Amino acid sequence: MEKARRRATIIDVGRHAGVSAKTVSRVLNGEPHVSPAVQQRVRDAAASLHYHPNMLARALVRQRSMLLGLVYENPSASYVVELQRGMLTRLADTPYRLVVFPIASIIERSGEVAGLLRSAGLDGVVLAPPAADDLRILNDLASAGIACARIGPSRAIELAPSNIVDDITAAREIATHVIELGHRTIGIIKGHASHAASEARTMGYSQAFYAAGLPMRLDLVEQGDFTRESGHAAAERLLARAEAPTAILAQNDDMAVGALLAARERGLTVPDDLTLVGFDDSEISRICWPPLTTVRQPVFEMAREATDMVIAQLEDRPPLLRHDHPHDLLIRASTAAPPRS
Amino acid sequence: MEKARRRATIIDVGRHAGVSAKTVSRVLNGEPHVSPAVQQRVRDAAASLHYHPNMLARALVRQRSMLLGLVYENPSASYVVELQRGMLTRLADTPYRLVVFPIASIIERSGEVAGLLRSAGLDGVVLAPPAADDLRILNDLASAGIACARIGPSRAIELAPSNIVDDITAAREIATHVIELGHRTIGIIKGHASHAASEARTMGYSQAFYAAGLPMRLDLVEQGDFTRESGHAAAERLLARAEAPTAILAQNDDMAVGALLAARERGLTVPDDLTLVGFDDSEISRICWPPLTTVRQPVFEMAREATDMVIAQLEDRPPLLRHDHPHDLLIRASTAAPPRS
DNA sequence: CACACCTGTGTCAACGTTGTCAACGTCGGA
DNA sequence: TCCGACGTTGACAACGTTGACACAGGTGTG
Repeated sequence: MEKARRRATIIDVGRHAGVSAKTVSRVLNGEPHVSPAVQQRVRDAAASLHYHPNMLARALVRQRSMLLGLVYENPSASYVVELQRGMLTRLADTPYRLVVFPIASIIERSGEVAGLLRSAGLDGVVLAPPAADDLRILNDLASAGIACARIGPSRAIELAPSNIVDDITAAREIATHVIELGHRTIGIIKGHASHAASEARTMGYSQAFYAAGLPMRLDLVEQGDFTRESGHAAAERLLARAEAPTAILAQNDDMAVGALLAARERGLTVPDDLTLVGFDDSEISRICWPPLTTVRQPVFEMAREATDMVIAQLEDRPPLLRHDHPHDLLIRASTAAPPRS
Repeated sequence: MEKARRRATIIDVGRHAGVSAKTVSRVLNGEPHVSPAVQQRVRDAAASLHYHPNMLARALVRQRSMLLGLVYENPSASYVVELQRGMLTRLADTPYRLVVFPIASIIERSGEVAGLLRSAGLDGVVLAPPAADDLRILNDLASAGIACARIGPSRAIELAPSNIVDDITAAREIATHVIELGHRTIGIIKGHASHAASEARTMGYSQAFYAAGLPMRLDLVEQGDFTRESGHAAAERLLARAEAPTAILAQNDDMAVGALLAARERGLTVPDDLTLVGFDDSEISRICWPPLTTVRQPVFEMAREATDMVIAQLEDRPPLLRHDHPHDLLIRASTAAPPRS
C-alpha cells in the first residue's frame, strides 16, 4: 500500500516525458498538432506517474467547474429520487458531476440560496419546485451567470427554460374521474402553499366540481405539506368529521399513502369504504396496496430534459425554452363508487 | 434584471474598501488582527459588490475542495435514499457539499473508480457496498490521500473506517423466525454476488437451518441482484416449482416487494399462502401491503456516522475506526404459519 | 526564390485565493 | 531613551492548469 504522496502534476508528467507542461495539456485534452511519438511518450509518462488532472485548477482557469446542482426542498419526497435519476441519466458519460442542494424552506431563505449556489462554483442548476417559482433566485442566478432550467414552474414560465405539465388540466381530470364514480362529498389534501402547483391543482379540482354542478366545499380542504406524515394527519382530520368524505384527493402520492395508512388504522378499506387518489405516479403509488389512482407526471423525463437545457446553455447551443410534457391519468385500484350509506 | 457581469473578486472588494486583497481575505475568513473599522469597511464593500468567495480558487490554494462523494451502485435502490439523507443530515450547516457517484457495475470497473474520484477533487468519500468491499478502490483512495469511510463492508474491516451490522446474525434471526413458524420448504432470493453482504446473509440463513436440523436446500436458492424486478423474476421461478416453497427469504426489501407482486399475480395471499421476509427495513417495507417482516439496518445512522468519520479525518481528529450498529428483527404482517396442505 | 501558411512545440501570464514573510506603527518596560 | 513585543497591514509567491502568443522549421504557391 503506497503512502499518500504529493499528487503528480502536469509539470511532473512533462518532465518525465521530456516536454513542456503545455504539450502535456494538449495531449490530455485531445488538441491537434502533437506528433504521435510525443503523444505516446506523454501518455506513458502520465500512466506511470498515476497522473490524474486536477479538476480544481482546470476549473479555475477555464471558469468551468463541471458541477451542476439540483435544488429541492424535501430530501425524502419520492419524486426527488426520480429527479436525481433523470439528471444522472443525462449526465452519465459526460464530464459533469451532480451536487445536491436540499434546502429547508427555500422560500424564506431565497436570498441566501443564490449566494450559496454562486460560491459553490456551479456551472448550472436544475430547480425543482418551489425554487423553480422563486423570481428572486432566478434573478440572482442570471446575474451570477449560472445556467438554469426548471421543473414544474407554474409562474413566470417565460423567464427561464421550463419543463411543464398542465397541472390544472391534470387535476381536473382526476377529480372528474372521482366525481363520475358517484362521489359527492370529496375531501382535498393540499400540498405546501409555497409550491405554486398546490394552487394550480386546487384550481383544477374546482373546475371539475363546477362543471359537475357540485359546490367547492372549502370546509373539506385540509392543508398538508407533501410529506406522508402531513397526509396522514390531514386524512385523520377529514375522516373524523361528522360528515366524512367518501373520497379524498391528495395532491401527491406521498400524502395519499399517508391517508391510506390513516384509513387503514380507522378500519376503512380502500376503495370500498374510501376512494383515494394521489398525484405524480411516484414509485410508491404502484407498490402500495391498493395501488393508487394517480396522475403520471414524467418527472424523470422532465429532469433529464432540464439537465439537457442546462448543458445546452453551457455549450452555447440555444436551449429549448419551454418543454410541455404530457400527463396521464392512471386509474388503478384505489378508486371505486362510494359505499351505499 | 442585471446583466451577467464579471464576478467581483477579492481584489475588487479590497480596492473598494481601500485595503489589500489579503486583508479582505482575513476579514472574510474571520482571522484575527484586523481592526474593527477595516472589518466594517470590508464587509460593506463586499455586500455592495455582491461579492461571494470563489470556492474553486480557494480550493486550489488550500488543497481542499469541500466536496464529499457518495459512491454507490444502483440509483433506484431504496436504501440509497437513506444513505443520502444520512450524509446530508451530517453535512447540513457545514461547508461541505455532497457529490453523488452512481456507478454501474463498480466491481468490473474498480480501476477507473478511484481515478474518477481523484480527478473530481474530492476531499473524501463514503463508500456503500459493493465499493466498500473493493480493496483496489480502498488502496487507490489511500494513495491519493482521499479520506474515506465505509458502510456495511463484510471484508477487510480493519482497512478503513467502517460502519457495520452483523449481517450473519441478523439473517440467522430472521430465518429462525420463519422456521419457528413451522415452515420447512423455504426459498431464498440472493442479492447480487458482488455484494459481500449476499454471502453473509446466506450464511446466516444456513446457520438457522442447521440449528433447526433442516437441510440447506440449494435447489431453492435463486439469484437476484437487489432490484425489485429481479425479486419478481426469482419469486416466479420459485413459485413455479412442483414443490413450491411456503416461505421466501429475500435478501433485501426491494426484492421482497418484487416477490410480493409476483405472489399476488399468481393469486397467492401473503402471509396466508406464502410467508415473505425482506431485509433492510427500507421505507417501502412499511408502505406495502402487507408490511414486510424484515431486519432493520440503521442505514441512515450508518451514513451519518460514516460522514462524520470522513470529516474527522479531514479535520485531523482521530476517526472512529469501527462502529458496530445494532440490527432489529421487525416482525410485521407478512409472516405466518404455513398453510395446512 | 520569396512568401504565406501549416505543424509542432515552448514561454508566459492569467484564473482568485491564501500562506509566508516582512514592514510599519505603537506601547510598555527597563 | 531605547528595545522588544505585539497588532495591523501589504507584497509576493504559490496552487495546477490553460489561453494567447511566439517561434522554428517545413511545405506549397506564385
